[in-house]
Amino acid sequence: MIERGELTPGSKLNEKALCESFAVSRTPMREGIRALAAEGLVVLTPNRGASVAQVSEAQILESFLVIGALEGLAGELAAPRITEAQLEEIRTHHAAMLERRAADDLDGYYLYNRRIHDAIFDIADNALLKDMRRIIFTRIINLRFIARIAQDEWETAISQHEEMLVALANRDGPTLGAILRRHLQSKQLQVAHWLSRQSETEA
Amino acid sequence: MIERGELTPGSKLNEKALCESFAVSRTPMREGIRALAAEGLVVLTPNRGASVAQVSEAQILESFLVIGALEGLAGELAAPRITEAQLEEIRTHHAAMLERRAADDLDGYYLYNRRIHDAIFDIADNALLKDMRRIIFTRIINLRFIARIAQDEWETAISQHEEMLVALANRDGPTLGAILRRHLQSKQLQVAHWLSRQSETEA
DNA sequence: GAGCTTAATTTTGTATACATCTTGCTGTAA
DNA sequence: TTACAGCAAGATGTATACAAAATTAAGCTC
Repeated sequence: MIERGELTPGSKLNEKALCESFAVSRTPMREGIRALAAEGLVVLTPNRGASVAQVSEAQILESFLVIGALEGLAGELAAPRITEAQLEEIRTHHAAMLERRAADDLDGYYLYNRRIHDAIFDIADNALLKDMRRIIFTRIINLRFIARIAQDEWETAISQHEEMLVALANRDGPTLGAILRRHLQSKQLQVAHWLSRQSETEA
Repeated sequence: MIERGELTPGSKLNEKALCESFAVSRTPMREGIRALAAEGLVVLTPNRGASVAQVSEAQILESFLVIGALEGLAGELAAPRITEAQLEEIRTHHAAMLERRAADDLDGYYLYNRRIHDAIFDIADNALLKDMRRIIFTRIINLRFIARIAQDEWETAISQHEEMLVALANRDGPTLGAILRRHLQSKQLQVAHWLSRQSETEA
């Protein structure tokens, strides 16, 4: 519900209401809420229950830096390990992504973009690394709306993806790591621009 | 209790027994256990309760890589931001660490070592980054026993720390990041050696 | 005596009841 | 009309009771 935006950031979670809508009693509901709190999706205040976590602008920008470090490591680990078949799969995703881009299909573009990055993490074969990435993505899940990026930023993203393919084909871990860190850094800048435009519009 | 080793990895958590020792009822105890599960300290099996998470050798080595990436980022962020006072504080910790080393005070050595790294994360000023590090440290907390490192490995660690001080003084983020990644990589190797020695002894 | 089946006990999962705390409303007084 | 106090309603925190699943033990058969 939080991911779908049915519960907006900052809003309080009423246990009884949630229990009714899920048809469970308060005990398992509370356990679930505590689990979400541990993941950082909701915050608990003593004697005042749970509310959906607020993600500040600063936190969003912070998370891009951390994801960048994680993606960089994933790239370093993946490059020397990738098989021809896996490389071919990523190339297929990349082609599909470009196609979706040409068709102005933003959701499709992001789907394949996501698959490429997922594949790199899978190949890196480090469960903890994947887990850390998942936790961060869960926390800033409300950020899906950041999807709207400007025209010139597309070009940057795509050219970086092509550099990634070259580094992967060369099994060049350090270079791929560096590209991914740069890739995420430029994504961070895009989001920063987007956020500042947002706050201007609001003001 | 898990951190203190009172509950060994793999052992099951008996709710009733824990409730009695903590003098609370099962409801809050279960919520607490769920919170630990979300942090990865215990694992839950449906209808079979919770047991202390087993940390495999592979997981330990994985975590060093991830911590390396995080420390590297912390260094990159901290170097351009550090003040003279903070730099002086780290130098003091470094001196104290060397002193503890000379006195063969292992616990003291690790205390100041930890403080140096903590300081870098504090200066980096990225809450998520600190949080991710904390989560990983919690998961492999049982690893404190890895403290016993060999003589020649001390020298490597200390010389790397001195390189770190130079990079910090130069406000050179990329270099500090690289040193920290290398630092954690050599720590990983140390632990890998230690673990293989352990399994030899057991066999 | 060993292995399988079944019953009993323990243990986990869920629901409900009670206690405590917060909060919002109402009434009174200035 | 506004501010404060007291009360009531609701929500959270905790304890206990009940149901379902798993483990253990006993009994039976081979």
